[in-house]
Amino acid sequence: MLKFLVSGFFILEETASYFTECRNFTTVFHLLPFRMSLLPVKQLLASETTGHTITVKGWVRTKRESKNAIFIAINDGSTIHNLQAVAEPGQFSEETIRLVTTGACVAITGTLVESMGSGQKVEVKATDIHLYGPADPDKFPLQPKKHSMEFLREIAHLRPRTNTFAAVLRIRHALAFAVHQYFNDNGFFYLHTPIITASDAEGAGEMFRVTTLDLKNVPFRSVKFDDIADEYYSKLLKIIRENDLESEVKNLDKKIRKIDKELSFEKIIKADQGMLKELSQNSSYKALTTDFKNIYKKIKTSFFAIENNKKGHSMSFLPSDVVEKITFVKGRMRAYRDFTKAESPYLALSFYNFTEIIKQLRNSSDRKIDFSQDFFGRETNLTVSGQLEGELGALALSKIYTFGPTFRAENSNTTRHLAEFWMIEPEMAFYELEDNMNLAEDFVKSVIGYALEHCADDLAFLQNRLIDEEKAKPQADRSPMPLLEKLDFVVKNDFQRLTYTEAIDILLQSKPHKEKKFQYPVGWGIDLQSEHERFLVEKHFKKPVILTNYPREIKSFYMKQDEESSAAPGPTVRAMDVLFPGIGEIIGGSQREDNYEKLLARVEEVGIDKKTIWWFLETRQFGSAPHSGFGLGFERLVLFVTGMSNIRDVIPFPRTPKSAEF
RNA sequence: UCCCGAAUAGCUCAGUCGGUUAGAGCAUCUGACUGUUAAUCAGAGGGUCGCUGGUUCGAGCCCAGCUUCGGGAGCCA
Repeated sequence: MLKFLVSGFFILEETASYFTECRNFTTVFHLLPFRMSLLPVKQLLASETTGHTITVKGWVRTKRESKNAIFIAINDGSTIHNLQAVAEPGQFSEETIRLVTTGACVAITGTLVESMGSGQKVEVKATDIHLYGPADPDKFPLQPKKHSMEFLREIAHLRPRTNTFAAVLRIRHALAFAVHQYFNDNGFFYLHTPIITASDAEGAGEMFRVTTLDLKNVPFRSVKFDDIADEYYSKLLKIIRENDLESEVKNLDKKIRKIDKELSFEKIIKADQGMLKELSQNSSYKALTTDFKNIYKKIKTSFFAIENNKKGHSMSFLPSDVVEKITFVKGRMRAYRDFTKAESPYLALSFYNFTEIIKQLRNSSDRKIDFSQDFFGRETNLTVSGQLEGELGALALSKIYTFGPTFRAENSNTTRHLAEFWMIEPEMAFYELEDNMNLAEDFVKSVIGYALEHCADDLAFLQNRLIDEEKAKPQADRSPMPLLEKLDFVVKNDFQRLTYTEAIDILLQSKPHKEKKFQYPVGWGIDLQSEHERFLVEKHFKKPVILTNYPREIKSFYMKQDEESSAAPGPTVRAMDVLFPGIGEIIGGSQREDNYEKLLARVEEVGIDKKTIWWFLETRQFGSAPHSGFGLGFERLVLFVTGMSNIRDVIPFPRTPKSAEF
């Protein structure tokens, strides 16, 4: 480790001897390859010799004045501990001492001496105080006391100066470093996948649009009406067919054509209120309207029937092409209604004269933005995942990982979600699901172990903070283990591995299920709700759990399809989710589908336009290989290691809906 | 986005049944004391009770809407 760090540097003679002197320090980040007289607090506190002159620079945490001495606690963020500077009353001007207040930035020069008081080994006997920047005590919001996390979030520009946040940020750094070290040591290459991407094929979530178009003057594309009409019309026809409404619609169509001869479409569209009234009294139109309403109702009912049948609150269990159709038609219905301000008879016409409707909509709500004039000449977004590109890397370099920012424009308001977060995504050729699990487990244990080894002081501080905080809570809500013990437990014990099917069996036989304590139903084919995951992890196994082989229908298109077997009641894929106590899903991954035909079939099944991911599909046509990978939410890892309870407090400047102040 | 809850001094929070001048601890300032550890003790200053409207003789308290925040759910990492 030491060797590794230093090997890349040219070491001067004096630095080298200095290096030897500092060998016994627990971390080496303060060892600089150049001469620097300024030493960080961390290093000063660890000094084994005293009596020499030093300068300490940092921010004042507290100042305590007494008759014979003035004590100034200084922190520079290099460690959780403060260095105490001591001055004699009268030694410095009253003005200087007055301005040394909590939050002020100072440079204090003096002799490093053994402390006369208890509580610290060494302290600085000040001979000079230089004030870099005062902090008006009437206005400086941080006080030497506990602040609520909510308050500190409002002053995110100052909160790194608190013990808690500085500790979290140092641990965050250590974990980030450990991530790179782990992969580097294990032969992985760090691949930079794009942050701006045109691909939304994965459908991982809502995306942030990237554009240089002038929002006040967005260019619109001259629409090829026939193309769009054909597209919409064919989709609509599909729905009608699938719901056995063909004959009824044909009938309606005939009627509309007949009436259309009497009244032109243009006339209807341009109709004013009086005209509308007249029309609605027209007997043929009344009949038409009734017919239309019936069909409309049937279509609507069949959509809602499908929707209401679902067990969760999303349509995710449905094949995505069906979801798309439902959304599409519902959207159309709404648009026409808004457009015409009435459900009939214009709505009826929408079934018949689709092209005309499109024409009208072009000038209202349905214009297409001309992205060919945008910076990249196409629609682009911020990445929601580097996985697809990561696979391309793995199918050349064998083992790669990405570690970078990821963006989701989801309206998520929870303690586990951010709009901007950092994700680690390794991708390995020739790894099957089992290897993938082994890597995930070893990786997580390794980086947690690194933090335990290198952040002992910070972790101990956070542990005490947690214990303090939990004193106010009832016994049942307290953590079963202190922080350090919990981390140690995770590092030393195997994760529990089981299949989705086995998990469902356990849940079906569980006490809460039998006593109907679960809010959501349990059953094969239904996605697990967080209450179910929490039961498995926190109550049943009491350790991290890896769930595998989920039903195909609730997972992504790119996952490797399992051979049919009697082990599960339906088709499954080689997915794996790692669940952690307190934070839920920390890792989601899978073996990837490497069979071209199977992947293509799945792409078409879920309704992805294969033209948009032709490059992804080609990797399965040329030298396809079994491969696997996973995604790990870095902030969730930091959350777990620090024991913090809100993800907004483990990233310096959190990005969440309605919040991007700093 | 949905459900629940909250908003009172710089910070954390009390505020009874709707009733006279809205309180405490910490922080700040002043003084005392002290090799102090988030020091201690005494005193002082500090308030548009989130915003808008309503009910009432009278609203911090009741009602409606809005805003922001917190917890839970969904989406996921």
